[in-house]
Amino acid sequence: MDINNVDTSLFMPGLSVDNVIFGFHDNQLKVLLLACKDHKHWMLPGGYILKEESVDAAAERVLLDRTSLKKVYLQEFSVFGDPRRSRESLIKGLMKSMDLDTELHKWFLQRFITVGYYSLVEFEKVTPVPDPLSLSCDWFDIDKLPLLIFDHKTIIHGALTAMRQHLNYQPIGLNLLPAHFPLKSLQSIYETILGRKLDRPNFNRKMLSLGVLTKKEKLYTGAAHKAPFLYSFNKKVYYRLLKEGINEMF
Amino acid sequence: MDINNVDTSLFMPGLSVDNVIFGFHDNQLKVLLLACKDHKHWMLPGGYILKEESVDAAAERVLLDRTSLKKVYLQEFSVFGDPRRSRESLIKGLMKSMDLDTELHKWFLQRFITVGYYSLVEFEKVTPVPDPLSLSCDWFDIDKLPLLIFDHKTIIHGALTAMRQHLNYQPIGLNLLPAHFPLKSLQSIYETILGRKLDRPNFNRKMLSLGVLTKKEKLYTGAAHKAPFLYSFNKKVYYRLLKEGINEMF
DNA sequence: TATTTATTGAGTCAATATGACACAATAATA
DNA sequence: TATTATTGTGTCATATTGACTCAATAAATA
Repeated sequence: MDINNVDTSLFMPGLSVDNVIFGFHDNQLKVLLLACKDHKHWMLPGGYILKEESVDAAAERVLLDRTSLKKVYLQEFSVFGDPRRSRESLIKGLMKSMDLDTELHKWFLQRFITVGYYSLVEFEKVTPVPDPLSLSCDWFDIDKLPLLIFDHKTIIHGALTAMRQHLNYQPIGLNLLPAHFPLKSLQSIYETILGRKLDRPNFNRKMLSLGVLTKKEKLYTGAAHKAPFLYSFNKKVYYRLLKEGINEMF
Repeated sequence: MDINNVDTSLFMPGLSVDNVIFGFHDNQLKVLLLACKDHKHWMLPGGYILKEESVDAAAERVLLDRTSLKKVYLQEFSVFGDPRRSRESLIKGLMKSMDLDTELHKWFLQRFITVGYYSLVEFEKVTPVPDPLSLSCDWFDIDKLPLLIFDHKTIIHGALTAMRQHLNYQPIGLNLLPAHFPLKSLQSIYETILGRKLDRPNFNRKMLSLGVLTKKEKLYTGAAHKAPFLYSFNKKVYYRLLKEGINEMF
């Protein structure tokens, strides 16, 4: 699909959504990024808001277009509204590489205020799809990010900070992990988001005490050590905890 | 100031900020609202974003204009992006009462996506100032809200929910309480936000254990019972807790 | 002036949770 | 068969929580 066929008059001007899509693979938290056509920068999957579309729906559409996934955890976390955020000098080379007609050129030179979302998806279920603005779509380790356009590094950092806070009163892992998983995988997710190591026995005790995990008969196999039990989330309890919160101060 | 003198071309189209300004008085959490010119509805203090102004700065400006206060706690908490949120039927009577010229009429008929902020201010320090769209500006008890326009009731509810979550990892009370206050006032704030009663001795123990309160020599006086000690916040500790979080899960 | 009332400051105590460990069990590999 | 890495389970001292008690006291009232 050619960018120049996009009719920008369908969108709300000056507004966009950007989606920090997290996946988990090889015991690592990963982010889905798009390669810009200048072969230098990467960017977050994002898009514009149709004139009769809700902002949340636009974010869902972006997620669907890049991952073909629906009904995963999608959470708005912050607005990025600095007037200079999308008008850094680097945009010039970028714009040249996109080969835009006059109208689209003007569209991209606007000031954009963007609404940041993060979503948690099951890595294995995703076949990344690039958008018309990009060359490719790939996963990156959260601590090995490439060069990013605009304030997209800040947005990713903001998503992590938001998750770190949400961890204190919400369960995490559903949608990010496969249906059955060893507890160590869940611990790795917590450790990545919190940015520090946790004590395994204490982590397990705490998680199991929430009553959100169901122990499975099957055993994971393949490595040179004792095989761990697999667990799955009890969705009913999971959604109750999401709604009611855990670890309340009072 | 006449509304019709406002030059709407100075603003980002389709975007606004709304600010849920909380105050605390008579042991009650209160919200600052503006009376619409139709003499029927009330609304949140809000405004538009200047073309070269950050969204945060617009929210600060709204707060400054209505309360003459700067540097208080101001937190973005959610975006309200439903395409029909500002175009309910009730707007017609409202628009008539505003006596707008053609250009402004069009401006108000736009779809608006609004960024919700909440702020915590010291009730006694505020002299509410109405804006050009409103007749007056007044405080309302959080549980005795008047009829509100659009989705403003949802926005207030969202601010409360956000605060309820923030309570679990952030201190609260600075900017909302006077410099010296009895512990019971702080407890009332927590109880209002959480929507339930707390045990006094346990609340005091928990609060004092955070090390954020300094006991003062002075005693509060006036009521027919033992006089309580007054406390003040240790700002250094307060800001550290705001940044680092309290009550972490791990 | 003595008594009553409301509310505070301080504390108890059992139950529960947390942080920091120890150690045997076991799946593949050497 | 021994080695290695990692798991399941458990211990234990300490800290925190929830549900209480009760004497102290400022003003109102009798």
